[in-house]
Amino acid sequence: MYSSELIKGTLKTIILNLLKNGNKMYGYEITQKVKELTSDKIQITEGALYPTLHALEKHGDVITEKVYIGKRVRKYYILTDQGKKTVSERVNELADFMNTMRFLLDLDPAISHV
Amino acid sequence: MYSSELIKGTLKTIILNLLKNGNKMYGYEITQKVKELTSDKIQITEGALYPTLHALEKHGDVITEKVYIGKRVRKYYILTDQGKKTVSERVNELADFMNTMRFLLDLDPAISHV
DNA sequence: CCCCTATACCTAATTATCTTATGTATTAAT
DNA sequence: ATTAATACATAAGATAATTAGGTATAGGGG
Repeated sequence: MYSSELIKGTLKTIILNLLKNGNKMYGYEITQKVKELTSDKIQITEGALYPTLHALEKHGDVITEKVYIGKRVRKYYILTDQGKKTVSERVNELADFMNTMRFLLDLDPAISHV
Repeated sequence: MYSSELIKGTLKTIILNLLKNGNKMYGYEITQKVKELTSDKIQITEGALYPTLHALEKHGDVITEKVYIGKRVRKYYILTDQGKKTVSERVNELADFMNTMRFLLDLDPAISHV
């Protein structure tokens, strides 16, 4: 587990990126997928997740679709066209930022800083 | 310039890393050095810088040394032994986190995620 | 000489984003 | 029948920034 400050600011990017390619997911599924993909290193808490999803919806990056599994509800999140733009911008920015940090901290410059 | 959320949580690491190898620096100098090293992409604001420096001092990671240049004061920051431990921990954690993010976002996996 | 920019420190109010805690309810397993 | 997992949600508090303000020295140009 990483100290919480690091995750800050990357949560929206992580969520949006998972929804790429028309991949619709629901909240709980997102937390489990991230946990699995990162070998438990990143665990999205519900208190962070749901407000973020609601903000993304309000901002027009995603729309939702309710599905009932028996009596239990699932709210699927789907990227809008605007969301597709947002995700590529955010991912590019984060990648650029990480390269800058790698250079600044004098880490392995496998990805060159030009 | 990066959107501000990204920088969050990395400021202490950036500062501590610059002070590595007994390299003493003062606040204003740190802002200029980071600006220069990152081609203006990261600009540390004073409102973020000084409270952070004070927190590092309170926590015992740095000690200070006042120097007068004419009548103008400079406060140099120097890593303590404890600070040296902190910097290596934080840099390692950030490097690890960036690799995890690189994998999670399916970016160029030049640095392998094992 | 005055003004502007750069240097150099600092704090306070506000904002954003998280954690922690709590709440509700269904479903599956022991 | 109870517990764990699934699935949603909000509220109080913590943290770490931004924005905006304050003080003061030093140097250069008009």
